[in-house]
Amino acid sequence: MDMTRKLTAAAERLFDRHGYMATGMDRLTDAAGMSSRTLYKHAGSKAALMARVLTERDRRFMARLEVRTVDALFAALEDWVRVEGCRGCLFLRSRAETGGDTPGIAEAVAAHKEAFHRRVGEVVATDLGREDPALAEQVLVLFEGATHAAVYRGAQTVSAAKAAAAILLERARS
Amino acid sequence: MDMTRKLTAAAERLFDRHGYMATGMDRLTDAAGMSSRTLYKHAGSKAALMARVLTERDRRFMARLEVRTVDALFAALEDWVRVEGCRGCLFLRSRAETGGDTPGIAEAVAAHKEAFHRRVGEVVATDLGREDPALAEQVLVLFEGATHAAVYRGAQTVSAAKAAAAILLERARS
DNA sequence: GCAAATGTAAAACGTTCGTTTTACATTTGT
DNA sequence: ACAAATGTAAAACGAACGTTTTACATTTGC
Repeated sequence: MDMTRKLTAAAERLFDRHGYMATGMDRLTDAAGMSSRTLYKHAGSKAALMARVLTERDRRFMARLEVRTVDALFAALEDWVRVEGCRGCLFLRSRAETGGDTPGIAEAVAAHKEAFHRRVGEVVATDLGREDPALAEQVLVLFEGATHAAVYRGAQTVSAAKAAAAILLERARS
Repeated sequence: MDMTRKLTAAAERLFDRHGYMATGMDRLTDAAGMSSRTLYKHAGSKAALMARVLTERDRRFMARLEVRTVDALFAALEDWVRVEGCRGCLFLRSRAETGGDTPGIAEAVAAHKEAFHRRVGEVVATDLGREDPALAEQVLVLFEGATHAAVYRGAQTVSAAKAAAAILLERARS
């Protein structure tokens, strides 16, 4: 059973595929297979549900980025888009849809992006043997770019980003 | 006066800042300074208004990308974010918000992204002196990445992308 | 100078929204 | 075994949605 997990999973799927605003509560109750009363007991509100979806997604996404090389970073993204598809970044999309002024959501997005930025910096430092914030920023841009370009160009953008990152890294090494 | 232009401009501003779904028609009539009857005479429907906003934005955006070097491409993006701010790509956001199944909108997005892809290929070819689809894809990824990373990292992502693109181009030349 | 066109203001349309409530069935811990 | 907890089904809530309509004022072209 575990209604909470079932609800969160169903909500993530619907929010990701159709958008936060466009997804009504009745569609959520249907997909989660529960009454609206149970949904509200577990979720509190639609915004709180979205915030919990984002927190859960952050956990799942960041777990995949526990790597030691920039190459593995993009390999992890290749896996991710193979499993989850190419619909852009749910965090940025949530923030944009809510104008950035829905407390729980804006904070979940900020926390995720900060953690993501820190992780990229760590991976670049580990791979290169020293800190290089400028290179890390470039790798972050490539990662974000691959994620969003993949929406209309397909998963090939991830390999393009991976190859570009390899060149930048090689140059930073010599 | 020119109600149509005033409406389109007001709509672009509101859709961009608060999202398509979250922007109600009364907020649009207020911002455009016209009655709902006049709005519907000029726009037809909310979705048609969004489609027209996107078509108009495509015109304005692509006009800025009439350049001959990759460096100028990113300089144009720097100008754009300075004028328009960093809220991600309105085209991708519109598509995501509507699940990709609102006819006029999905087509405007597809047309824009196809034109954008073609333009990047042309600029790379002009700058390099020959076609290089793989490099063009990387430049496109950097452009898209700078646009979206700027939402939380600020406009500095555009200079990071510009520097990265210069390295990739230099390498492709030798 | 008078129709046609174009505008406003505001009410009303039916629908759908997120959320709460009522009434009742089933499980569960002690 | 019995009370508390947890679930369902479904109606109801007021508010807001996108859109249309009614009634009237102003401009505009011939």
